[in-house]
Amino acid sequence: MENLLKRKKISVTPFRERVLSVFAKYSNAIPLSLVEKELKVYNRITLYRTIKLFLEKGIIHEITLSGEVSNFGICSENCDTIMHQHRHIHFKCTKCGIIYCVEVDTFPTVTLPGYKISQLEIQATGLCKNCN
Amino acid sequence: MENLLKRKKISVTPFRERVLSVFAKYSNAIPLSLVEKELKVYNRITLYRTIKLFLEKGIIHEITLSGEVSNFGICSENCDTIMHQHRHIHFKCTKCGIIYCVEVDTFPTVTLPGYKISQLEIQATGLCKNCN
DNA sequence: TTACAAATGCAACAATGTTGCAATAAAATG
DNA sequence: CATTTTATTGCAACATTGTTGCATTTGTAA
Ligand SMILES: [Zn+2]
Ligand SMILES: [Zn+2]
Ligand SMILES: [Zn+2]
Ligand SMILES: [Zn+2]
Repeated sequence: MENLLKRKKISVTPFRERVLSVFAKYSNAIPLSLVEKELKVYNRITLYRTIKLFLEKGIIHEITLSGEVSNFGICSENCDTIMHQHRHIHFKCTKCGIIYCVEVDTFPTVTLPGYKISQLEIQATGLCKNCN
Repeated sequence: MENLLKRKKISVTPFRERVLSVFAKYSNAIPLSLVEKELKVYNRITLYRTIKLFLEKGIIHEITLSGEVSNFGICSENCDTIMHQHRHIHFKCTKCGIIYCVEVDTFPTVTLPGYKISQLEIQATGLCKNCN
């Protein structure tokens, strides 16, 4: 926790640790509203700035699904400021609503004639393990 | 244009036709800000309601890329209220910023053990035909 | 052409996100 | 570990984005 902040070379503050522990509590991606609910007492502006910083530093990543509010999930070890290295697919369960970051061994490859693809983002919807 | 609105069984109004013609002008997906810029004179609230309606009726679809505002593109023929049938990939060029809806013959398939995938959304970033 | 249903525009509001600045807390230094 | 330096926090004020009720206007169908 504190370790992670130090590793990313940013100041360790009580507030940041509290936000981090919320993300740690949920293994899945969660919306800002849930972070706020878990924090109970917090400053809205500081939270915005914290989320922004965490995104920049590669501590969390944003998941955007059409027609939904953004969700945020903890990044894997090797993400950094420049490039997020995720070999996972974002899966939203249509029944329970949970958004999973599902790690995959073989990430699909796509070729588009004329286009040079440098990064792929894949979102899936359907039924999760629990709801299937 | 007017035909499309009738086909979707919604009232044909000058405003809706103007919005439609903006989407028709650009073959790619565009953000709301560009629609507003093209319309020049418009009512903000009516535009929101129009976009919402077009989304519901399967006239346009929303493209959400992490850390960016939503973009909207015209749907292919067989989209409807219930399900959007897109066999295309959303490609954002990192140089010119254009977001393309690229139709593909063979859409990738993904299997996640335990999960039942009903729909896939694929976003790619890289260099487009013009910028490559 | 009339009657009905739907779309529009206004006002007012709600939610979300941003900025400058002073107070405060964390980190670095010796 | 006390002091200096640097970064974070919280407040106020503002900007942007999205929503709702309601009266007026417009489109549709008979
Ligand atoms: Zn589920
Ligand atoms: Zn993820
Ligand atoms: Zn390009
Ligand atoms: Zn598209």
